[in-house]
Amino acid sequence: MFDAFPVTAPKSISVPAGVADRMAYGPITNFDAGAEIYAEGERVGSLYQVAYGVVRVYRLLADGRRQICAFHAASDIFGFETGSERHFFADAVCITGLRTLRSGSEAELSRELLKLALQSLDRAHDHLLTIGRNDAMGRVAAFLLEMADRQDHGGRSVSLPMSRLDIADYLSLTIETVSRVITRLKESGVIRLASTRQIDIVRPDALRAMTA
Amino acid sequence: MFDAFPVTAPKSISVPAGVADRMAYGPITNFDAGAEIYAEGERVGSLYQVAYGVVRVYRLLADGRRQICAFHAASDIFGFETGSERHFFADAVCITGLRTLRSGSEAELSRELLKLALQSLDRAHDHLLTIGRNDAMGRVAAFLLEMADRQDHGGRSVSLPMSRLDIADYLSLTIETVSRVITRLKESGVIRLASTRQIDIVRPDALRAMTA
DNA sequence: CGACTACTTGAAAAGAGTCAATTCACGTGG
DNA sequence: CCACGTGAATTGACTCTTTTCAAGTAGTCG
Repeated sequence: MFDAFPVTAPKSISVPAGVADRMAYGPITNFDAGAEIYAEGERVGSLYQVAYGVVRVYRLLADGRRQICAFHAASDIFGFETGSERHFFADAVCITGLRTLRSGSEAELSRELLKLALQSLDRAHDHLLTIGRNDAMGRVAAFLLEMADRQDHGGRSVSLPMSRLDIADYLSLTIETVSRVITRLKESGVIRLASTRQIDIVRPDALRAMTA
Repeated sequence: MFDAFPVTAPKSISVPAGVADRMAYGPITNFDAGAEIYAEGERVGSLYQVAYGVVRVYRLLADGRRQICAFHAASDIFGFETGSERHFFADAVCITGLRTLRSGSEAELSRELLKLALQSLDRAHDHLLTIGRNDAMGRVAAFLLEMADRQDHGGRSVSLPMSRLDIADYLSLTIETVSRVITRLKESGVIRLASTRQIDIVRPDALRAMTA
């Protein structure tokens, strides 16, 4: 399976210091691959923390196209919203477990939530740069590096729980382009494919050189 | 000049309820067009509120390319950072006045800062969608609508304090493409150019139909 | 009036998208 | 255990949009 992004709850969940401690959170809720976590228009309830698995957060356009804003893996906290209604969809990429974070006493948590919100903001800006200033090759390279970075096998081996379509929708590309880029990276010896969803990064530096 | 984005301090500055009230802020500092407000790598000091004028916040790439993340106009608050160092550049698009917000007592402000940070996050996600899911025409259309929305002359007349290059760097396009799209919009009667920087939106609905 | 910069326009090239056809991987049932 | 069916991924040929490179025009400020 996908051992890089844990699919079973680890003994201890690494948590941004101080946050989850002060939150009363319940047991882990399990989601099958593709299961909806929340949908646009729903009333905002709480925040979530990924225990295991991967979540995609996205918007859907009128014509059915999809823009994935973020992938969240174990220990990530997501679900921030400005208003009282959800502006995004979230669902499980693979089998996934979530903890619901209900803030016991909202006020004293804002400081830490602020920190988390700013982290999300940071990631959003990085993503903007990835899409705005990279060609197809650069975007896929950035994506692989991001994934490798978030699952530290010494940074060499990357497992992709998400489909090529998910990747394409995250990078604002088409499946075909993602596939062709991966083939080119493979043929140039920069990466190696153990299987379609399991990639070895042979020359990380080469990937880095392709990104803006 | 640019009467839509006020270039002189208005009598009363509209502020997200409760925030600026509780912040001790000093007098207005003035910046010439192009003047640097802060640079990447600088130590994070405080937040800023635009009194008049327009600010661009951007990143610079190794090869000199630029990605503008946001434009900020009167009453906008900007300058959020995750760490203690600036990750962006900010400078004045035109002659601009800023108030520095120094938080008197950090803790009790987090709640309101959180709200502001989440607004920034929202905008970043919108921007991501604009760039990720629109062609050149759609991006420019979205840009004009955004600008019109933020300076309400009944939504018909838009003044652009920023250059075509600024617009291009904001939308991840080239100057030439921005120019060509504007020409096409003009020729199809969707907009009218009072001058290069002053645009009348003749058919807002047509613009809306072009965006994702 | 002249010089500088901003903006516009044109032609050619490059990159990604689209449409269509295989190939591959995997789970199911014979 | 193997054949088959299904959905995912890859590959190919072609089109279209945007970039690139190169002039040219318009505004503006001294």
